[in-house]
Amino acid sequence: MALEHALLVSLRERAASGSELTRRFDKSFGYFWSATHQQIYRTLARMEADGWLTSTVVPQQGKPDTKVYDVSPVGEKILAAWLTEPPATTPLRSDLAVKLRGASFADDRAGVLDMARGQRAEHEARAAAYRQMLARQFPHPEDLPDADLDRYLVLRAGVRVEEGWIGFLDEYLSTHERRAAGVRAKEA
Amino acid sequence: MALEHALLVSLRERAASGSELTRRFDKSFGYFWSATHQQIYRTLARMEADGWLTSTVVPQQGKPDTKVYDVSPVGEKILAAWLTEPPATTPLRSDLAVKLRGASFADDRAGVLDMARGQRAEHEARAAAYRQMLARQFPHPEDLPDADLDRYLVLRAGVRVEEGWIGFLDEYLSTHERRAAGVRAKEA
DNA sequence: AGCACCTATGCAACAAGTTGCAAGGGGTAG
DNA sequence: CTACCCCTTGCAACTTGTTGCATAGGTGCT
Repeated sequence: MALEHALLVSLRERAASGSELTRRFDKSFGYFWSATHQQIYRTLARMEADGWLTSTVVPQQGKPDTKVYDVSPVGEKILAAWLTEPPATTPLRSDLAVKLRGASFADDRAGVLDMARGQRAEHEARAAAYRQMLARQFPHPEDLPDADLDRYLVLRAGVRVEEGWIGFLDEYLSTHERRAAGVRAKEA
Repeated sequence: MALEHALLVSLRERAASGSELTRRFDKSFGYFWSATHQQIYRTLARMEADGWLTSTVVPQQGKPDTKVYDVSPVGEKILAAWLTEPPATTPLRSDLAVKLRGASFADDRAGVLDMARGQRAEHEARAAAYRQMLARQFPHPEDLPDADLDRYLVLRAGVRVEEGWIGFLDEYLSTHERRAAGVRAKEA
């Protein structure tokens, strides 16, 4: 629903080509709005047709020509208005939450716990990646210009979300591990 | 991608009609996997065609007949296997995160902060709803059967996710409010 | 010169999710 | 008896997101 606006934000930060935007959405921007190159190209075309963006073909050294997009005055207005509108409630869909809720229907509870450990490791890795980005991109966060402060704070949100998952998985795993230990003790 | 499996989990918990499943996905189950009635009906039809589910038409008092679905042995196997498979990485898409990252492009920073306060209130309300559900459905969580323990723990994940958002929004708002106060002090 | 690979862009088909609408049964009020 | 509302199910079209594939330019190697 908001890919257009995510593209507007990214392009306002810095004009870019479809290819460059695809890379951005695979990395930093992609941590809170992901999109495939095909979706990005199709949406850019529609936004240009609607007058939200302008584009310029730029020859490159040793590479094909590239199409650099920028936000038009119309697009600036549309983005400014969108930024203060309350967002629609984003429906949540989590495979992991569904799996853990249904874990008692697995053949093997241990297999589910192993899967949960693997997921915990992935969330840990993601949190570590965010922290590394924070340290690298914002070594001195006390005195940032407004736009950088926003990027900094939103990146910290990423860390919080990962920490939330890690805390949950820790609780889930330790509760089940304690249960399993209690069952084994009772069987002694 | 996993609506089929979410339906399998919900139906293994208790057989239900499409209408009843729609209500479940609007409420408790919907907190981590949401779906519209149309998607649910279409997916149920496909799952029955594929042999994952069985259904029985049940007359009702004062209401039209209803179609009660249950999981077939084939469906049970498919679910059991899915539960231990590592989930695909769920792409994240957050309107709110995009808005806050792009806040410096708004006409009015105060408008964005107001929107953020509204979002904070919504997350607070959602966390409170989860807590109330926890208190009501699991007054004594120390000695739950396995399946109920899973439902209890996953519900607590919901609380953690909301608390993560609240913590982030608190930081975002207080940081910008301090900045605004600092600017006003400097103008004095 | 030709081939393989990389880069940048984009078409087409399909899947997932949503919206709008509709059909038919049951019950109630006028 | 009729009209309206509720309930349950489901069709169709559209939007969003994904996958697979393709085109064309540029470079390097054989």
